[in-house]
Formats: sequence, C-alpha cells, structure tokens
Amino acid sequence: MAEKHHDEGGSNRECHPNSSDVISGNFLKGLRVLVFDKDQDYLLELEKYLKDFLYEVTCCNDEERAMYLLRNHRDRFDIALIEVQKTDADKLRLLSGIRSEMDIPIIIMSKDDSLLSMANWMSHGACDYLIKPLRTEDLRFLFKHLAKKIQGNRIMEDPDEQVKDPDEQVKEDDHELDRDQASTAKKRRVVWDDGLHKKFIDAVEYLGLAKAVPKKILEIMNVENITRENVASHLQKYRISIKDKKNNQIKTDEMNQSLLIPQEGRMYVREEVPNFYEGRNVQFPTHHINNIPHPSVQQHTMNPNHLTRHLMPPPGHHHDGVSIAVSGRNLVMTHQHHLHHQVSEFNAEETLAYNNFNEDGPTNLASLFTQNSEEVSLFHYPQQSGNGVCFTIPNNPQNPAMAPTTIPNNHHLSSSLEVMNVHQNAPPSILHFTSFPSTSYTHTSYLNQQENGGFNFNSGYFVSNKFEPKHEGGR
DNA sequence: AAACAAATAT
DNA sequence: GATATTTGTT
Repeated sequence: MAEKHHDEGGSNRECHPNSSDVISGNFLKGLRVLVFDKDQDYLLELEKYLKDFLYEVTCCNDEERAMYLLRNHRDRFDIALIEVQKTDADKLRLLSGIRSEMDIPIIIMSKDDSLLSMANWMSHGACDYLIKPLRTEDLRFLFKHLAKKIQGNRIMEDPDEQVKDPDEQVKEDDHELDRDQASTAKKRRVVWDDGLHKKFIDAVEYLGLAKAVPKKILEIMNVENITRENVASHLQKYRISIKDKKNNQIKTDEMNQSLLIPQEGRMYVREEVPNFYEGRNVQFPTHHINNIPHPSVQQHTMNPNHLTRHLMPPPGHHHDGVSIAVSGRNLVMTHQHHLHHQVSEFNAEETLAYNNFNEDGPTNLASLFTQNSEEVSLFHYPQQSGNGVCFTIPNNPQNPAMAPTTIPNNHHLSSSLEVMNVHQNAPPSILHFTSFPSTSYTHTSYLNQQENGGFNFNSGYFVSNKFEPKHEGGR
C-alpha cells in the first residue's frame, strides 16, 4: 500500500514538467512551510531537510499552537505539513474547517498506511497524504501543490520576495505581516456568527441605514481581521434580506386584506356586483343555510322549479335535517339523522348550487350578500365538475352558473367560469372560500333553530347570520 | 477611491 | 448556502 502510494507520487512528479521548469531555478526558495509533528526529533529532522530545499520552515510540536498559527497567521504560510496519529473525528473536522476558511494546502503525514486512512483524510480536504517515514523526494516536491499559485501569484509578481531572511521567521504571534497580495492564502472566510452580526447590526443602526456604508461600519464595528470587502459583502446580503422581508410582509398584508367583506344590510344586485368587488376577492358574511336536501336527491334536480318537489331524501337515506354554515372561511354541513348529529366539512370538490327563492320565484344572488334571513336552497350542480358553489341566475333558472369557491383575481378563467359568464355578468371569484377549517366556527344547530320557530323541509330554506365562533364542533 | 448592485465563483 | 470576488456603473 505504502509503496503504491509512493510510486504514484513518483509518476506525479513526472507530470509537472512545466511547474518544474518554472520553478527549478529558485522556485522553492522561501516556500513557507508550517510543520507539525509531535515527535520533536523527527521534527528537527524534517526541518533540516526542508531547509536544505531552501524552504522557510516553521516547526511546531504543539498541536494547538500549530492550529492557532494556521488560523491566525495563514498569510505566513504557503503550505502545512501536519502529522496525525490516527484519523480521529475531531481532527478531521478541524481539517475541514481549516480548509473552508483558508486556502493553504494541507498535507497529512501519518504512519498509518491504510487506504482507508488516506482516503479519509484526503476526502476531508488534505492535499496529499504522506506515509511516514517520509522520503526526501516527498519533501522536495511539496511545491507541486502550489504550482499554479506560485506561477500566478508569487513568482510572476515578485520573485525576489520569496527570499526571506530566516531570522524573520514567525516567532511572535502578534507580529503583523503585510503580505496579503503575495500570499497564496486566501482571505480568511469570515464567519458571521451571532456576535459578529450583532456588531454589524449595531453599527448599522448607529449610523442609520441610509448612512451605513461599509467603511464606516467597519470603523464602528472595530473588529480585527475583517476587511471593508467583508463588510460590503455582508451589507449587500443584509440589504437584500431586508428587501425580501419587506416584500413578504407586503405580500402577506395583501393576502390578509384581500378579502372584501360586503356591507351589512346591503344588497348587491347585478351590475352592482362587479363594481362592488372591483376584481378583489370577496368574503361572504356568515350565513346559515338550513334544511338542505341531501345531495343525492338534489342531483336529480336541474330545474330549480322542480327542486321543491324533489327535496325529500331517498328512502332509507334521509336526513331529518341538514344545515350548512357558510362563511368566508368555513363551510360546514351538519346532518341530523334521527337523533344523531353528524358534522361534515364540505369537500372543496363538491359542487353546490344556490337557488334563491321567494314568493315571486327565484330572485337573485344578491341575497347571498345580505345579513337578513333569506330563503335559499342548495342543490347539487350535476353538470359541471370542479370546485364551485353554484347559484341560479335570476330569470334564467334553467342555467345555473357557477362560481368557483376559490378564485384569485388573476386566476385564469376555467371552463366553469365561462359558463357563468355566458349566462350572466356575475363575475368570477365573487364567492371566495379560501379554506374550510372544521373547528374554527360552528353554527347554531338545526335543533336550536327549530326551537326558534322552525321551518319546514319543503317550504324553503333559511339563511341567517347566527354564526358563533366556538369549538364544540357541532356535536 | 468608494460605493453599489448584479453576476459569478468558491 | 453563505460568503467572496469580480465586474461594470455611478
């Protein structure tokens, strides 16, 4: 295994003739290497070899210090040689972290020659994996990991700068360097954790959003190691996030305000209706519609004139009473079968038709807007499928029109709507049931209403606004 | 030079 | 996905 690896390393070298050419003269001079090994003796040996290649070497046998140097002085190193004992998860994470924050190639040295170990480290961002004991060749060609950058950043810009006085080695942590440009290390990736972000926010608020520009924010934040660019980038993101928030707020506001509630005690008739709603969605006032014949019966009845004759439930499948509560957000049907109460939500798919009667016969859908008691009948609308509440069109009872339960203003007209438009000018989306939560409202039960004077299954249908929020579920 | 937005890269 | 970097504009 070890041998295989080394062989590959050998062939690799052959693969970089260009780098070698460029670099062969003085390329290695001053390559700044950070070396960590627990074994002090081995460390010294490494150092000796590396210095033979004219590398700048910083040795360290304290792991924490090595990490510290890497993190906080990355501009001082071009590459790091890190010895590891075994692949423990903490170190792997550390490696990943370092890799994400900086651009220093990290080469792992280990006695573990298993493929598993190698793969593990490599997959966590190691640039190479050298098996101990190292060969001098391994060290000589460390630069291969940097060939590109060396060409791009260092050699071409300022080759002489590479030659450094060894005495200028990093010895004190606080020694400032100004080699950002020449360094192969990328700028530290700023992690805007809560603390840093707070400082940012404080600065922005102090300055006022309008006057908060990167430079000033940076001054006020008074944080080391971050650049104006960092702040600019963060500010850009921050502004976008503010804009997004605003948009969302506006959107939800619009959603919340979009339901237009008809004026109480008013009738909206015919042409008034489009004027009234002006393309907005409408939330109905609360109604109770009681004594609804069972849908299975209603299906027989297309002609509302026949409706009253067919109201009786089919044999063995009748209800003693059915009532429906309608609000903008709720449509609940209560069946009363003998003495058992059942509550069921209307399926949004279910198509119902409103047919409005009084002594003069069918009136108009305006009664749906009134808070007053009205006679209303419901029946199944058998022809059209899809979501909708149907109502008959005044003076044209043969042709019930259909209003989908939930149609936003901008909704593309469906075929069912076209039916409505053909027959009458009643606008779409005038009936707007956004949802039917089963517990948000319930309504006065059939029995209660019966006590209140009652009504007769065959004599018409009662709409009231006795709609009380409560949570018993009508049981 | 600084700020910025947008696009693009890491 | 977050941050950095680049680009083009003011």
